[in-house]
Amino acid sequence: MQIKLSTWNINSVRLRIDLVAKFLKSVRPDVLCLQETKCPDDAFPAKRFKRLGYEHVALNGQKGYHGVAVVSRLPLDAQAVKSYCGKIDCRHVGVTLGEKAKLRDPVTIHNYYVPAGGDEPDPAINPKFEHKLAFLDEMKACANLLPKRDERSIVVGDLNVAPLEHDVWSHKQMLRIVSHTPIECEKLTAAQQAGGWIDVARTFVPPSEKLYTWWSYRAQDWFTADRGRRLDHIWVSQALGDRLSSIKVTKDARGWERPSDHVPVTVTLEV
DNA sequence: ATGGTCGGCAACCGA
Repeated sequence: MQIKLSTWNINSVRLRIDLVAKFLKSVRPDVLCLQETKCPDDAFPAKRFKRLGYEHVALNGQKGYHGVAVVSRLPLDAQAVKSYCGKIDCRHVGVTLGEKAKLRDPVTIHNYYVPAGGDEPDPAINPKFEHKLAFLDEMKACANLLPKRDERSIVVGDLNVAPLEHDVWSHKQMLRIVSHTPIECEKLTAAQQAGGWIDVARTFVPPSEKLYTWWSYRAQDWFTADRGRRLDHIWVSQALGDRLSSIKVTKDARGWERPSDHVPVTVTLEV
């Protein structure tokens, strides 16, 4: 059985629900993981998703800031949320596809929204950057991100770090810019390596090639300047490493009317 | 080198 899984930082799910619908109608993922929903759970547009065929939802939202959600065409066997750094911020929700989705062996999906970290890349003077580093350290030690042998799991989300040289438009000019500083890249890579995670996009697009999922709102012409970053990631555990079919970055979505600054990333895999 | 734009929600905070 093949499943398609997408991740997208939507930057307000209520404002951009029509763009989400447009994406779902064209790509038809089985599961969509959203970040920055900026929406309390009781205000989540679940009815609209249901009409689009996504009847099953797992929510961890809050008013105004952050917030993550999973919407699925397949029924969910389980869902759970975890908080990080002792904060109430809604930055994780996990779901399991199993018997109800007619999977012989279950697959767990963790959807993350890592703190952006503010502007100043010094934890001593910028509490937001300190929070980001602590969050990455906590991810590395978290059982969610330490799959056991043969365990089938997937991590997706806006991880707010572009870890490789060609994950940014200019490695040299980005070294002191939050999202590409060495300490963040090391911490994200450490979390990835601790769990033996496979960076799906980089198995299809070689590390020597530029690949972005985010373009700033502040650029006068995002497309021509093309000063992007790869902030949105899909990792799979070793047990799923030989089951990957394709990856797709829906770059078009950055040019849609009133876009998010992030675009969807989709993996297709055999489960 | 600097400032540039969004969204939530009603003055700024977070990105």
